[in-house]
Amino acid sequence: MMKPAQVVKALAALAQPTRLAIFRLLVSAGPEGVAAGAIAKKLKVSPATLSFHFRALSHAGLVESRQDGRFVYYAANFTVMNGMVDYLTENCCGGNAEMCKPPAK
Amino acid sequence: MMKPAQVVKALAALAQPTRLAIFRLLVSAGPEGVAAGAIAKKLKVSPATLSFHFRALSHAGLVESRQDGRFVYYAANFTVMNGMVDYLTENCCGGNAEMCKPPAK
DNA sequence: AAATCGTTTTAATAATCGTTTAACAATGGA
DNA sequence: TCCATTGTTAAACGATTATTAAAACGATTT
Repeated sequence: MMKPAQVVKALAALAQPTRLAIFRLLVSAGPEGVAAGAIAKKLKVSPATLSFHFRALSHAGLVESRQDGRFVYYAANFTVMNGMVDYLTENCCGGNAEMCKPPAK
Repeated sequence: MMKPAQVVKALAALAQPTRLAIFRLLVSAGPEGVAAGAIAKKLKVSPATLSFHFRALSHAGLVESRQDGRFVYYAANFTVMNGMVDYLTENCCGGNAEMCKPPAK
């Protein structure tokens, strides 16, 4: 279970258009991650700005990086992402989650 | 589907300890909602401060209120909550969500 | 009318946040 | 070794923003 402060940090990190876009990109990319340059290109963000935002996301525990040759791959931390979501929806409707979840698709 | 700006707004609203606590309380309470006073008491927040935070949450679409006599009941907006979560996890791992979701409990 | 419940407005305080430019570091290939 | 590539770091600039409390107000119930 995540601590409140950690969740607040993660939420704050995501409450910014560029960082939210970065994170979504990483979420859809999966555990393999994406090279920083590819993200910069796709989102049209300067490398410096991107680094700045990566730092914020890393600090919040939402992403992890790994160096591979000249490239730095960033990947979403799914454990933290799920932890955050769980924290928000914990004990939803007093346990009767059916009430608040949309009908299973 | 929610718009990015709306999601950013919701995330920002939740990125504050008191508001996060309020929202969790409402989520666990379900659609019936909780009276403002009861929340103030439980979270030990002054009425004025609570109103301030409610306003932020309302503005972000995360909560709704209804007046019942002297009481104002606040309830979480589950549609927006789920929309936000879906936005974050959309196309998770390129569609193979098994990779990033914890084993079903 | 009095008591209760909550909102709004105002004011004071404190804290950043995001971007760009330029310099720097590390890697890998010619 | 030298150079191109890939990112990070640091500094500086500009623009706001968030949080809380106090006081006055509105509305409702008894």
